Amino acid sequence: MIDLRELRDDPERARDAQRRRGASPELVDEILAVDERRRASIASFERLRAEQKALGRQIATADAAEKTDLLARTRELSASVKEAEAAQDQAEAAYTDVVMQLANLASPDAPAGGEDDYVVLDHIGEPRDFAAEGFEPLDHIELGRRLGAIDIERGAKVSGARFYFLTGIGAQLELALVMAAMDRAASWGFVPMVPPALVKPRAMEGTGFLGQAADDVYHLPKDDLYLVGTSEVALAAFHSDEILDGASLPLRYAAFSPCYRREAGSYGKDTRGIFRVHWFDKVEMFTYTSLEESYAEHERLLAWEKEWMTDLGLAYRVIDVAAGDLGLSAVRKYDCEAWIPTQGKYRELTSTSNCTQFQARRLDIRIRRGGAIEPAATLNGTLMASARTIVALLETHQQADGSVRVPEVLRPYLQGRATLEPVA
RNA sequence: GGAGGUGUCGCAUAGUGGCCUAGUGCGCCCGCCUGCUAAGCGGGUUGAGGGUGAUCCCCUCUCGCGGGUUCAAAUCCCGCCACCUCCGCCA
Repeated sequence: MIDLRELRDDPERARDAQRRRGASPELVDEILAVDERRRASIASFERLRAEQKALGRQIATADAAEKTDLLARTRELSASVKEAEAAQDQAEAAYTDVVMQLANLASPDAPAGGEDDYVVLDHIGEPRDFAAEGFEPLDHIELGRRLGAIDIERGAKVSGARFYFLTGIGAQLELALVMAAMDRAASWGFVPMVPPALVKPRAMEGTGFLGQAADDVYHLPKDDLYLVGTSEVALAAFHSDEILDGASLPLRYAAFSPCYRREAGSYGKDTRGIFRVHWFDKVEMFTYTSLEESYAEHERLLAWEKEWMTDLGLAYRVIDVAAGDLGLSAVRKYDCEAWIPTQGKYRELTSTSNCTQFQARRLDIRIRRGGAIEPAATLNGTLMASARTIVALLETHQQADGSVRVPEVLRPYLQGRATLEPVA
């Protein structure tokens, strides 16, 4: 949800943001019209209600003769109050319906256009030149098999396509990654969290995942619960309906949780291996702060992601995601894309979004600073998405003999191991 | 899954249809008194939203949440939620 007052003051800005996303600018005018009706109906209901209350007070203390008269008047009034209330409810519902469709206003700095219109901001590290080293790199599927780390066939047998087992050293590698990432985040001041992976509709709706993205979400109809695609959902809803003390900001949380994605509409893509899966585990960073601070915080989240990727020894680039590819909540999004040797491409490993006050308005999360109360700003950023990180690590650090070198930062979490060795 | 109970201002409690615009105590804030502290005395104290209003005022909402009955609901009725106790199941 965006700021209505701003929308009224400067509708052209919102229309422009819609255009940059390739979305409909007319939605803005529709919202303004519906809001006008909503405000009028609220005003008329409140006026009638005040009148009714005043009459009620008179009746309480009136003597019998006056009472009959007053009762007759208030009976009529009561009917109008009911009518006005119904009208108000309807106007509110119509307003909510239309305003929830509007995406957050894309930043003017975000590139206009769709998925392919990103701008590359940075390259860090050089993709390894396997030809120069004199061997052909294996893909993560083959490496995972040789190391006894990933079992895709049995994943499919047990759970279907896009599922996998991490086995042996693969399971240990994931746990090492999780622990290393959580420790790292804690050292930056994030509060470690293990949140629920099933959430109520409100949390899903509030974070903007029930819009166009709804097809990608698992729903349990019997309980009306959703499986989260990211712990961002639970972390954002954590402080829903709360007013946060401005002095406590920023509040930073780092959560470890499983993530579930239906991957509807991506049937042809990445069908091999564990790059695109229905379930993976993730360490996610999440910040509550003020709107003004959010822009600097976004850069900090990106810097932390880069530090982590660099320490894993990955070659990667940073892209500024185009407006049309931002999702409903974000005004700006940076992705870190790691070089995947056997794909010969940079692929998304982490993503950080500034959602400004969009999610906070929907979830009613406010901050109190001095006397003033205003919506909080929320931001999220991936620190470590397990399946993809494992893909990038195995492929990047493989050696000619089929072993895989372990980055220094992970060794303390893997009993000091410097390499992962093929099993028999 | 079954049975029962509880939910009122920061905390504790009163309140069984209108004088509830929610009382009282504790706590907290301000002031008086005061070597200091405590006590005592006086005053204040739910929160939120809105207003072509700006430090003052007005309106609405707020007794777990949502409906209903009624001219009128903290109070009566229905549904839901959370918590507690017990039974069943269970890592």
